[in-house]
Amino acid sequence: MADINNLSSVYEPQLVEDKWYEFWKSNDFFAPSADYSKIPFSIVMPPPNVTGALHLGHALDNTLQDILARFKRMQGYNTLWLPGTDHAGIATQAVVEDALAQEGLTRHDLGREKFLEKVWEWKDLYGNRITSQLSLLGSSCDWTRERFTMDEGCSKAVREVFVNLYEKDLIYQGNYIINWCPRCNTAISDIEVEHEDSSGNLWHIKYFVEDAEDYIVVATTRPETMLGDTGVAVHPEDERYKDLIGKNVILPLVNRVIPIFADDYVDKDFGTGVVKVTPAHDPNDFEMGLRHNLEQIKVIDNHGIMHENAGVYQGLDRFACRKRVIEDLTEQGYLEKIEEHSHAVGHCQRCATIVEPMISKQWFVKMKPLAKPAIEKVTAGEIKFIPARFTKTYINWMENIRDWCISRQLWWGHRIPVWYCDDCGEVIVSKTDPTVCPKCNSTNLRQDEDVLDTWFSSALWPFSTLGWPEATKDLAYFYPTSVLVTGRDIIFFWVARMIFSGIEHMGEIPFADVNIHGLILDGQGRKMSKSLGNGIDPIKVIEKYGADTLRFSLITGVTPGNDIRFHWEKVEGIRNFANKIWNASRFVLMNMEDYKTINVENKLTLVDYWIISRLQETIKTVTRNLEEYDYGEAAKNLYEFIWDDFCDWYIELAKPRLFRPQDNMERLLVQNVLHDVLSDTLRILHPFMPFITEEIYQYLPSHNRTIMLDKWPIADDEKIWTDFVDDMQDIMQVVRGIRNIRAEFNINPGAKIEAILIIKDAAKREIFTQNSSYIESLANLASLYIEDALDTKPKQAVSAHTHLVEIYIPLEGVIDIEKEISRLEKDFKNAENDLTKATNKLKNEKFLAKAPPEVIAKEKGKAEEAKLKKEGIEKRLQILKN
RNA sequence: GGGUCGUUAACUCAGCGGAAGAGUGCUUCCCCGACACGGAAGAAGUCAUUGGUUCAAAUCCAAUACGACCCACCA
Repeated sequence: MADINNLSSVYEPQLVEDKWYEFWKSNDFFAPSADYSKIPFSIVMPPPNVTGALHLGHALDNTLQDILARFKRMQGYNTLWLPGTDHAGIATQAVVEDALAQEGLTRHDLGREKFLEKVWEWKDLYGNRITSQLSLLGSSCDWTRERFTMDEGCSKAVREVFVNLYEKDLIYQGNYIINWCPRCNTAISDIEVEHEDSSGNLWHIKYFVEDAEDYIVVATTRPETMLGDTGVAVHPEDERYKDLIGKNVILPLVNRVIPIFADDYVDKDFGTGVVKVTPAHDPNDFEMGLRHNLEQIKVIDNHGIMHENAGVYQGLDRFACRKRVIEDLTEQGYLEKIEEHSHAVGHCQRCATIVEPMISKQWFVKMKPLAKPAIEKVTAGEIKFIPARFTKTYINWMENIRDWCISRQLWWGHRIPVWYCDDCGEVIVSKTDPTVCPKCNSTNLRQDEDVLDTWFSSALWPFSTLGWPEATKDLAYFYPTSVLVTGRDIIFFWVARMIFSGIEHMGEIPFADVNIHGLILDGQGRKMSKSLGNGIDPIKVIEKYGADTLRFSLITGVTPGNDIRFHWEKVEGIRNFANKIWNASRFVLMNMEDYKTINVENKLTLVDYWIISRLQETIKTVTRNLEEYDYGEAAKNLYEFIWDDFCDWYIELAKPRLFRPQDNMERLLVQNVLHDVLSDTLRILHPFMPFITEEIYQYLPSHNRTIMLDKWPIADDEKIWTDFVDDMQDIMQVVRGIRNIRAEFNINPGAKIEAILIIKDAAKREIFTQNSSYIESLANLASLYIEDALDTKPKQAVSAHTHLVEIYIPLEGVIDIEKEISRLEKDFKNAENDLTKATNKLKNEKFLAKAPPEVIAKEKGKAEEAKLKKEGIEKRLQILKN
């Protein structure tokens, strides 16, 4: 360690952060010890995308987890924070495909096996970037237990779960309507579709009734799907169309004869009240089709191109086809009118391509039976969402859940563990790869081509990472995990699925608390996105300002669950705070050369009692806030205690006592208080700012191996001396009063002046007398006189008044009496206002009857204080006016 | 259509039943033996609107307005 006196007066995080991370990691401080007699505390990290880069969302998410992990570790819990990464099926495959496209290749040119080799190469190359970035943040996760959703253990867990669910009839395969992304070329689940309102048209098309002159008009937003219409629906009670039910219409352009039928689904008041029904390309039409036995005609293929069933339109892109269909309808006189209409259009979450609903053979998880216990555990309070309002979000979604489409037509992911026998058609679902058909002994087996939704494996994360399906020690000890920390954007994708998976496969909830945080937005409140180019790279922030500053900036002044706007100004403010901590610590350490530990009891003075009390209160609040996951409030309390109380008041008061002590004991005493307060402060600050606190900690005369394994301070109520705190506040008020006069009368800050305090209350006068040296130094006084009364009150003086004290500053030369009078009159008015407010309350009988006694007592105190202050000013005004 | 969040000083946000707060910015003064990434003092707010509950409302309730987000199968 460098000599404390040579340290820079500006804190330079770049010089210390890497050093300490390496120190912690190489000493295995992050890895929980084998001491299983201790109480466990465990968190699994939401696994970031393996090929991704750290963004501010990750920075926030992991800062919160690290705060909890470090806090609990210091409290003595056997703490495991388990890190890992996600294979992120579509996202990763897309990145590698993009890279291939640079060489003019597609994945099909390489073939499945070669392509997967490429993805693994990619993973090995870039897979560590995110984890090394997490290290830069200071994340105290146990890298020795790091996992990956496609590692051997997790893959085993996936198969186990798939087979279990299949055997319980909770996984099935079938032809249903699903969301299809024509660009990604795969099915996606309902929640991977993002609906966005877009202005479109509602086209009104005439469908002529068979064998009649009559026609009915259907309204549609997607005219190209009419090519697949196999019916027309009206509401059963719609008088307009009642007579037509059971008749047929002739589908324009196609000339197919299709039935008119009645269905409750139809809304009489929307459009024309007539719905064209395309069972193969619309989820509602699909349902109606089933109810009325309609034919399903697929007219759009997997690439979004019109299918051969589309007749002359075959080969056209679906949107080009829309144009052509409109043109043809217009030409042939079928188009009645075009209305403007805004409606929600589904886009692929990954690539923003407009999703096409279509019938497809896919694998599904039956959700209702799984959702039921998952709802119950939450409503029963076994799993708690913090903030609580997210409970509702979760329950609403779970109650309206639909089956989960889990198969994806991708190559990167967990291959579905299903084999088909080409000889007898047997379907084999197996945990291990089969070699022969159990039914016909054929070896002509073919594995299902598809992979599983990436969230299928993430859903198992809290137990697959601890060794399941093996009965490992870690699993027995750390499961259920203590808390899950994650963003509100993945409650459905991830949290909900972990909950039902944990209950179903472990028979136990995966975590007791779910701590949801908001999203990081840019300065204007917009989501950060690549297309807007408004993203902030957290690594850049760390390089410039340090990880501690980034961490603290992300959490301070933030309400739980609310979104957070990122502002550089705030980062700079926190950088200044870090610098403040650095310099205050430097001050303490620079005055430690002759320090030795003494027993400070019975030697403390008012200011010592005060700062120790404030420290206890801060420890208490910060501890409670952390237990309640209120990071913002905890950070705010730390900031205020350190900057306002410790730096601005205590250190200032410590200076004369250190430099010009009455005796050697005084210096020793102050050194001890400074040391102890700093030491505790560093420890309660450590979870928030791990690096700077470790750096300073190591300079403390008394320190252990590392701050991160030192003890979390426990607040001592007996060290909260409220009387001393009150007295100190009285003194601070007087100091502020004198300073205010100095500033208002432009007294040179360097000039030492004289002040007179009139204090009637004998006990208070005694306290002020005992502590007069503090007032002298803080207000920079040459002399201070404390009296019970003043016989001849000087006219050539300015005054200020608190409820206890009249302050007089005699001024040489002439003071502007008029100005002084108006200054005092303003104060007088304020005191009078306070007094009337309080007395009015006290005159109110209902208030006296119903308000709690302590509130009434407080109000009486306020009235008394205001009265004394008012009287003081009044008397002074009389003198000035005569 | 349903739901959630927000509306407090010029800006960014805390506070969420008992005397309006912070940071930034602004004004004035100050390099005083930790820090000018600093210190001292100061100006600055009908706490969106309207009703209600209460002795007491920025804080609870209800409506409204304006933002933002989420869910949803009105073609």
